[in-house]
Amino acid sequence: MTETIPPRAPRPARGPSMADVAERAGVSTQTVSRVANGLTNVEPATRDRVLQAMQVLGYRPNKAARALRSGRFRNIGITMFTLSTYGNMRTLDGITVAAAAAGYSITLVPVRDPTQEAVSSAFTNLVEQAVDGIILLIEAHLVDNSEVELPPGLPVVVVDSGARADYPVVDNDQTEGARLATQHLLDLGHDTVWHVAGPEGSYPASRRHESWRDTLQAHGRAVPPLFRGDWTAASGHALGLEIAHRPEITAVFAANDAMALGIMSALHESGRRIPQDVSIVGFDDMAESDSFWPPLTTVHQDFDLVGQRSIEILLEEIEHAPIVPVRSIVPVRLVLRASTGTPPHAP
Amino acid sequence: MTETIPPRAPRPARGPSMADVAERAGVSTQTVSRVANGLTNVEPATRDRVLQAMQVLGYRPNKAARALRSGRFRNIGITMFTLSTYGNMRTLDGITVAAAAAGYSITLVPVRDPTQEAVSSAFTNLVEQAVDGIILLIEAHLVDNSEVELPPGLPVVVVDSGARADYPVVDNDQTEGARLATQHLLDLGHDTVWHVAGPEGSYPASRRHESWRDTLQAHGRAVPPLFRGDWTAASGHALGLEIAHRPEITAVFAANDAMALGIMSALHESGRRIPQDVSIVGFDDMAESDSFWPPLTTVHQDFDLVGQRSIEILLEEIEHAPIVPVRSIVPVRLVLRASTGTPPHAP
DNA sequence: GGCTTGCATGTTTACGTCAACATGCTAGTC
DNA sequence: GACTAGCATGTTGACGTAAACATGCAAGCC
Repeated sequence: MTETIPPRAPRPARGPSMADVAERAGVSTQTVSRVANGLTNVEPATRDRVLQAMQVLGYRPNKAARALRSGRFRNIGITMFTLSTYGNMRTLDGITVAAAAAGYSITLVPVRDPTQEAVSSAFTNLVEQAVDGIILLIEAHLVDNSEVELPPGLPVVVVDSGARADYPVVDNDQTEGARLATQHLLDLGHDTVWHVAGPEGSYPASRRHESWRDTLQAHGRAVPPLFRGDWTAASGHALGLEIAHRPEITAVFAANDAMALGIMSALHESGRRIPQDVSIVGFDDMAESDSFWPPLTTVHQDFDLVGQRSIEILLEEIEHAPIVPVRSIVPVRLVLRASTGTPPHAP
Repeated sequence: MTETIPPRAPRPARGPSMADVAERAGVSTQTVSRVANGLTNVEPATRDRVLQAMQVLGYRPNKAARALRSGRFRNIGITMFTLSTYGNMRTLDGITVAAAAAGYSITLVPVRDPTQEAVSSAFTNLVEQAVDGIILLIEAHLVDNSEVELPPGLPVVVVDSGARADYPVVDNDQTEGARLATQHLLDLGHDTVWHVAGPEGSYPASRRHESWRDTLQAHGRAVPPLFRGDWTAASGHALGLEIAHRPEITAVFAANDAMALGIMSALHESGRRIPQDVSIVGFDDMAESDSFWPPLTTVHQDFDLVGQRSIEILLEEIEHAPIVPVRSIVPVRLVLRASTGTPPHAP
């Protein structure tokens, strides 16, 4: 007697198809299709029969078949490094909401780390995804240098104004934000402003850095050496300890709120008062910045609008195809709170 | 003479298909398929010709056709309210990374707001997505009460231990976390511990609340009235102002770090010292908590592990089909920092 | 009554891929 | 030399849907 080992469940049955619904309702698949798509030229009685059959069988349309037929997926790919920075997270949130409102879904394609290799591998991955378009939330220069080319016909929007001119771009006004921050500190009477920048390869980091430098130069002020962080509060803290030891530093512009938080923490630890001894400005306006101690003066970015614009432009490209490399810069504004004040020896 | 208005580009040509590649390489589509799938039984010379043709034409496999053929999408749907809470964001991050490692992509299905109606509408949406399984990052009770049923055959994992027993569950150990926090404050010598809870409908919020209460009762301590926040730092700040006016409050357990931050900010404002006058414990261990002022004692959650476990269990269900409602509780640990200390009048 | 018109419904076909089966060539065996 | 085994490659068909085209019936018109 032979023991028959049951074959490892060869994949549970597929769901019911239009054919099943059609059979049960006694109509053709085409009529089912018409009901499923809400076309009007169906007898109410027939429609009801079909709807009931769908209900009973638990029919749900097969998206793959639909996509195959129509050539459209109604799905957008998003490539990004990490959700762990506030800006990325909030931008993704904005994009997701805007996409959902337009009836598109979102496929996340994570990039392990900000290296050329990881980006190329993500692109390879992306190319095989069922997407109608792509939003790149990664450092543009890595896009430009990637060996893997994005498929030519595929609509792309880049959220980083450092991108090659041939893609449409959406970004916050980094330059204006850094200018506002630096100017604000100068206006308070500080001789100059020190800067804690983001990591080297980052485009927003360099934009903020350049704009800070330009603003100082425009006012004929000394441009102090740069502090280089990596966006994290921990890096801000490490640099903050150094800042605390240098009494000549009275004004610091941090390239994001998390680093500003770390700096403030180091200053507290070292017994330096904010803003009496040192003034701090951040960048992002995180939901928590208002509850930092002291509440942080910072540059507010409208991430929801960035997400919304990105989707708008991408859908325009997808649905009407004229690939015009638009450049959409979203305005920022300075939010004044308690972390900034006049310098220690001001009149 | 008739002006012919060109019809609004009826959708640019589709990308090249296997047939195009086959034609160019002078082989059959099946051979192209074999090359595309890395099968070995192809003459090296033929393979090269096919690969070159793919290269030239910029061929990328059509996922919809593949999915249609195989009945699998290699895609997982994630339903969640908002990315704006630290826990959600980090869990999503963990899930995304784990899914990518397993060769699956992620489709986000946002839920506008935590109402029954929005959840039902998201489910309707979800049902039409091309997904092989679903991870629910929403309050379980809204799932249970939804009028829209999830399709019966579809594998589901819930990240919320309040879920119905018929779905597998992954969650942080909320109960143990709240116990650790409360116990720590009692051990320091505080008579009792006050609690700032999360919003009413939230399951993690009630778990933490109940465990705090149980721990106090187990030690025969008074259970003070509850403060009710909404997870945001702003709500913490508002409640913190009240706490600051009540000198009998010496120890506070906040249900998350953001609210703890808000509370501390209000205490600073009111001139109350932390931890000399009031001790605070949070929950989450945000990346920034170490840089709060003072650095926050809090309960660390391993969100990456939650994401990883969720994917593991879901893939097991998808690929091997035995739907066993597992319950996977991820351990937490207390991180001691500077926001807690002995009570004001301790010996 | 013979005709068109309009509308509900049915039939056919193609979308791109890949499993299953078919073919045909080469090399090895007696 | 006849036969077989093994392997590269080709052909067919099905997955579920929807556009395009076809059918067939009833109402309206002269």
